[in-house]
Amino acid sequence: MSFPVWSPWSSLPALPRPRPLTAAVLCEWLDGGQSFRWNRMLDGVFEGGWSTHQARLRLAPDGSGEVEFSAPPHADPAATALALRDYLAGPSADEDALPWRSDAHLAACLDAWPGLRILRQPFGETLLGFVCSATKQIVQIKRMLELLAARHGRPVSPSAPDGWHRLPTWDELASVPEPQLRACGLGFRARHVAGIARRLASEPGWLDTTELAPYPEAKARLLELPGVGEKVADCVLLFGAGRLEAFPVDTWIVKAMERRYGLDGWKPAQIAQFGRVHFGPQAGLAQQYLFAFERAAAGRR
DNA sequence: TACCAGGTGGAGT
DNA sequence: ACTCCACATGGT
Repeated sequence: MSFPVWSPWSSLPALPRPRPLTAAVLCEWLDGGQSFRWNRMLDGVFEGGWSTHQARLRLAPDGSGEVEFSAPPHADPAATALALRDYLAGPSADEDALPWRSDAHLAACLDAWPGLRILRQPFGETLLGFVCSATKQIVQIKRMLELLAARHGRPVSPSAPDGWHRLPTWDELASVPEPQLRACGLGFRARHVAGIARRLASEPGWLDTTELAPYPEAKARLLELPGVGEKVADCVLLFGAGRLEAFPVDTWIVKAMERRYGLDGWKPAQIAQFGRVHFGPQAGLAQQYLFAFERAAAGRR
């Protein structure tokens, strides 16, 4: 079954979220630094994808706060809807269990971004994205991944080679010479990507085993990879494996801890320890609220 | 021009 | 264990 054009807009059923969802929170879901493959089109429509999936998303124009999707040509809308539900629903989380009652700033973050959530992205793609993320602005990370997909990733629809390309798999990356990675704007990250690709090619199953391992073991394994430190490992486990206990500490979180919690001069490792203790088993969810709040306060890059 | 960007790894104290 | 700083690239 195939369709010549994008499918009609249709509501996404059974998606946990607040009512009504706001455009700002939808934007933060898709383009808030978790995934780097969604772009805002005209009229508040987001277009993007993950793995072999591509979709458009928007807020229902009737103001109901529903999320609507459209599937691309040659895709089955029902299958797209099912995949979108898992992707957007993410790991099961409970905002009310965060310590907002005793943390006024966290309460303000929850109020400012009602319904913010952690996506459930493919593990390997998340690893690629965050290895590329080191000392880059989000818009630049998106451009690197766009080039990698266009040049080295397979088109989702073989009959439309100029259409959407998925990101290259790690197996595919293993056969891309490092200079070609640099040509996608990766800079010094090209060496890391090439090194990881070699490692994964030499150990089939290593990535799947890592994804399924308990958090401490999974993190220790990721830290073996070149270009993967504490922050990237936690991003991969939070956004690519649903591990809500992961608490990535980037420059924004350092700023948030200085400005909102008085932790001036604290180093990332200390902040990570504080975060795990203070925010508890869903520290990663709290982290995403702090991240969104701080970036918005700085005036949206 | 200098500084910063969802950092990491290696060298030198 | 902690502190510096090179690492590529592009934007402000």
